[in-house]
Amino acid sequence: MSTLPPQPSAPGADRPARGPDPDDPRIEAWRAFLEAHARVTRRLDEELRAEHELSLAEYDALLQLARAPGRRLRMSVLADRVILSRSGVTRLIDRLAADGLVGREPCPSDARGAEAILTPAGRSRLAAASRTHLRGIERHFLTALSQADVETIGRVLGGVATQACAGAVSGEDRAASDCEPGEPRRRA
Amino acid sequence: MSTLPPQPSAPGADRPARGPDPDDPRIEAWRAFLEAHARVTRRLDEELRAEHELSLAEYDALLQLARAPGRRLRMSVLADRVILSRSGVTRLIDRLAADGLVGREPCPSDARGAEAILTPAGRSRLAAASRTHLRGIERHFLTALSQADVETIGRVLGGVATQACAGAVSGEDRAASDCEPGEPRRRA
DNA sequence: CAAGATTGAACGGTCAATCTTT
DNA sequence: AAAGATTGACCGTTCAATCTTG
Repeated sequence: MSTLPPQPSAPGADRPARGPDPDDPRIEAWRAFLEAHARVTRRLDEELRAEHELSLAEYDALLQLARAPGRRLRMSVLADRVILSRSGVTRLIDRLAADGLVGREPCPSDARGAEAILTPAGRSRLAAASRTHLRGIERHFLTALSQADVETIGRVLGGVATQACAGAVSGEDRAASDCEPGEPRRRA
Repeated sequence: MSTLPPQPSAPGADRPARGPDPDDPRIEAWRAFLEAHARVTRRLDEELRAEHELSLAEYDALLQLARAPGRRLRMSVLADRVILSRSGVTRLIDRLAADGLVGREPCPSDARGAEAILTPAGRSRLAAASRTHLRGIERHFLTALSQADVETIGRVLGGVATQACAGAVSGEDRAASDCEPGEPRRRA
């Protein structure tokens, strides 16, 4: 393959610019968001693995279980909360169960279903890991933000999540409150 | 025993970083950030794949190449920009090259290095995909945000990214400017 | 048949080892 | 020896197919 015709490289000079402009500051906000996420989660994941042999996803699953009434959750509900596919969550629970951090039980009210239950070992592992994790969020995410910034982000990105959720290909999550009366969902 | 260690989580907690409370609104901001990212990127990736057979990472790589002077970039520089490991980028470029969207050339000034070069086919694929992508960012991310929110996010998350970068385990990456005098990095 | 969960295959990424060039 | 890129082995996730139960 030969290279392109010379096409002098004045940056930004030959942009097609149909539709939204790629250099729009609004788009840059999106890119800043993306990059911040990539860098911060990478750090948090590293720290969790190094200090507690837990991935961020595993930590998150333990946390969701800890918060659920009875410390148990149906697989599909858990999948929705940690934002993973069903099979993803099956395998995640496989790993955690192999470490004794969760147990599996058939759902009493619907024999098709299964529940994941946090074990005492899981609780204490979570408690230990949460110190690392919260410290990491503080250090890598929150310190760069003023109180007002944090407030804005919390308020505004909650809306973004639901916005992106509505109209998604895979339908609504009308799960929950089948096995458990359960807490209302956080945001969605 | 309802939740983890019983914390008297008094609302209106604006106390500075200390023993972090899991129910702290500051932590909730982090969780909103995480969830928004997961949902939005999933949508964008789906749309790009469905309409242009391109993953988000592939799109990003094409975009970085298109913006670079000469539409070419050293592998390691590209890895830094798309936030992937070196081997990750090698494989990404393998895929794009198999589709004829990029080419590979040895770096003229340093025979150890390789450069990825955007082909004409890559350019037009990118141009087509960018319509989908920018539309998606608009729909799934920006619409939920006021102009002021967008500004806040852009300003503030740029800081977060560099914050998380500084002090990372793997040292500084001041690569670049060996083969190409190059454009200044966007967004440190 | 529809829905919940699991399994097998494949994908996309990382880490550690390797090869080449400086 | 150090640095850039690639390769091999492996890991975590998704998709499609399957099994089971409502």
